[in-house]
Amino acid sequence: MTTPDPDALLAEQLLRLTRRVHRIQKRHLEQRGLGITPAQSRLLRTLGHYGSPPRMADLAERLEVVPRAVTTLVDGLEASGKVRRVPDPANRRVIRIELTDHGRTTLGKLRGARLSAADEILAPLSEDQRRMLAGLLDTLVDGDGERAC
Amino acid sequence: MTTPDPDALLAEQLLRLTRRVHRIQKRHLEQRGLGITPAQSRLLRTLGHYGSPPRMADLAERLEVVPRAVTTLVDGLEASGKVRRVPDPANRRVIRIELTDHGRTTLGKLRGARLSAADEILAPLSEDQRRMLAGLLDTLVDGDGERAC
DNA sequence: TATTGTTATACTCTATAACTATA
DNA sequence: TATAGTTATAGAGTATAACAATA
Repeated sequence: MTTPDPDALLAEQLLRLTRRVHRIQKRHLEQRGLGITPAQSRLLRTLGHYGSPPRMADLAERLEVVPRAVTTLVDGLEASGKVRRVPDPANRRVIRIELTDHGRTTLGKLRGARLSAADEILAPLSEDQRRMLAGLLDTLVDGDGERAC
Repeated sequence: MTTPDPDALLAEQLLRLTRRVHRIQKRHLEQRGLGITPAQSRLLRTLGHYGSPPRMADLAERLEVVPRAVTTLVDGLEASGKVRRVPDPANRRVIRIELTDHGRTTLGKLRGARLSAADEILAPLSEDQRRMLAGLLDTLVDGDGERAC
């Protein structure tokens, strides 16, 4: 009666891990006092991967959320001066999102938070195990719709 | 500049996978039309693990949420007749949560949703890889505060 | 007519704080 | 005074739908 199926159990563990990752990430972000939420942090990181400022629609697709969700995130990041909305001269419907200097600085500090969070999450695993896990996650995540950066 | 650190990258992939798991789980629950949210589903499953009806406080601890969060979940499940609040005769402050017959039936159907969701998530992995992943997740999840059922 | 982003709205999940009723 | 659960409230995250401006 208690999840005898290995795959269901595996999914169960994945969900438990999921909650743990969220909790730890949130705590580490709060501890750094960067004034940034996990979703905003994700958008900022995504922004760092682009060579030139992406459109709202690009971000929505990359983040796998509806465009409306990006609006809220960019609102928050713009209010705290970490990104800038820039109109696209070539197409006046389009808005491009740029990292500000402050945003770039924050991104750097974020990296520290991310590393310490990763460290806490992965603490029980050896180097070899981490490598193995990375390989499996690669297969899992890239097997679906998301593209690499 | 693009997450050169393997651990940070690993945590990143974990987060991406996390969102995917959530999305897939939500979709499968909706497709089954069980009228149940992911968090309610989790509470129901947790309930299935107990030999005798737990208190609200027990559930809160097991689910790693504050007691207030359990109230809302039980409200929803009770409104749709899947669980029952039963006063504890030994301590009138305590409320024990029981699965109803309908709740038990739902739990059974939930299993199907969980299996198909697990299948979709794990599709890119071979049997061996799934076993390996299960072992790594075991280490990760049990390495922390959460107890096994 | 299709695309881009927005305003308006709503729902899930979870948290803190203050309260009630026990013990 | 401490415990168990609740009401009240808030905020993060994300969704759908209707709309404005532009193409």
